[in-house]
Amino acid sequence: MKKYSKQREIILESLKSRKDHPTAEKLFMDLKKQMPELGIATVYRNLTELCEEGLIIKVKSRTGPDRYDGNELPHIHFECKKCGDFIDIYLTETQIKQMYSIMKKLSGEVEAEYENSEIYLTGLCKRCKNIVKKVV
Amino acid sequence: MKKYSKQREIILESLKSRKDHPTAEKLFMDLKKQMPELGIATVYRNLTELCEEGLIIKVKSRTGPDRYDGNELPHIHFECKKCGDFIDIYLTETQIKQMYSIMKKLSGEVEAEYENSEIYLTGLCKRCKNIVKKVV
DNA sequence: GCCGTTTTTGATAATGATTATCATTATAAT
DNA sequence: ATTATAATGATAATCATTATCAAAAACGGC
Repeated sequence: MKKYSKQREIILESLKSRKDHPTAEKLFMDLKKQMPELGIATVYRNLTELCEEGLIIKVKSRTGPDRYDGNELPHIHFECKKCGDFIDIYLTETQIKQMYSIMKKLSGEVEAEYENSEIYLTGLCKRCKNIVKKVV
Repeated sequence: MKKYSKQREIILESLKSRKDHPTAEKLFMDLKKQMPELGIATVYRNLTELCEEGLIIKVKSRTGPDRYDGNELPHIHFECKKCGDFIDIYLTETQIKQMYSIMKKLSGEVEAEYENSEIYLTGLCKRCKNIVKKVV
């Protein structure tokens, strides 16, 4: 039977309250301040479990280690090719409907059971775009 | 100055001709048959370069090492949660237009310079779905 | 509260994928 | 052919993540 642990609670709470997309390492460093005895293995272990339970999602990065996201609102991710930052982009109702209908149709065609979709955008974020301008 | 190499040519050709999404390791194993002196570092090195040049794309997997794709037609990827297989899904003209317009709009809102989008679907592929049925 | 059972933890070893190093080989320009 | 530069392949190094396992924490019954 599943048992309570303070560590799991803190990990989930922290992830749900922050608006960035930390790596396991970053989350570990931050949480260690309020719980010095915390171990990195515990962080990885719980993040994996929380993903399996669908309470958080893992976001694969193109430029570094995996990131984790506790934001339950429907959104897609923009990853900056330069600084590696992730930005949440929220969809309107219309956009969600359009996407959903396309996905649904596609999954039917492929004869597979579609469960989840993730959309990634890549490019340069506002900050990095401006830096490029200055340098050039 | 960039110099020709037989290795790079073979890697690119091979990737363009096959319809799967091999890992660097798989590609290396296969190519070693026709070029026994090939080294794994050369494969990784060239795959990275070819990605930077935009001739192939890297596909991040949820269940294993990165995969590479030389298919230049616009398509999205379906990853099976069970067997880890990737399936290409082709979009119709209408679907591409819809997607593109949404992406464009979103990138404007986020004040970032949108360059690329990738859409991942996850779920169970036909084969794995049937296995589940049999077992249950 | 205490006891026995099961789960979780944290330290650390092990693994797996990818990247860095560097002497050797291949390519291209003169 | 000579020389300069880039690419290769073997392997060491790195980095993220997972596995191992003894100790600690949580639960259930008494």
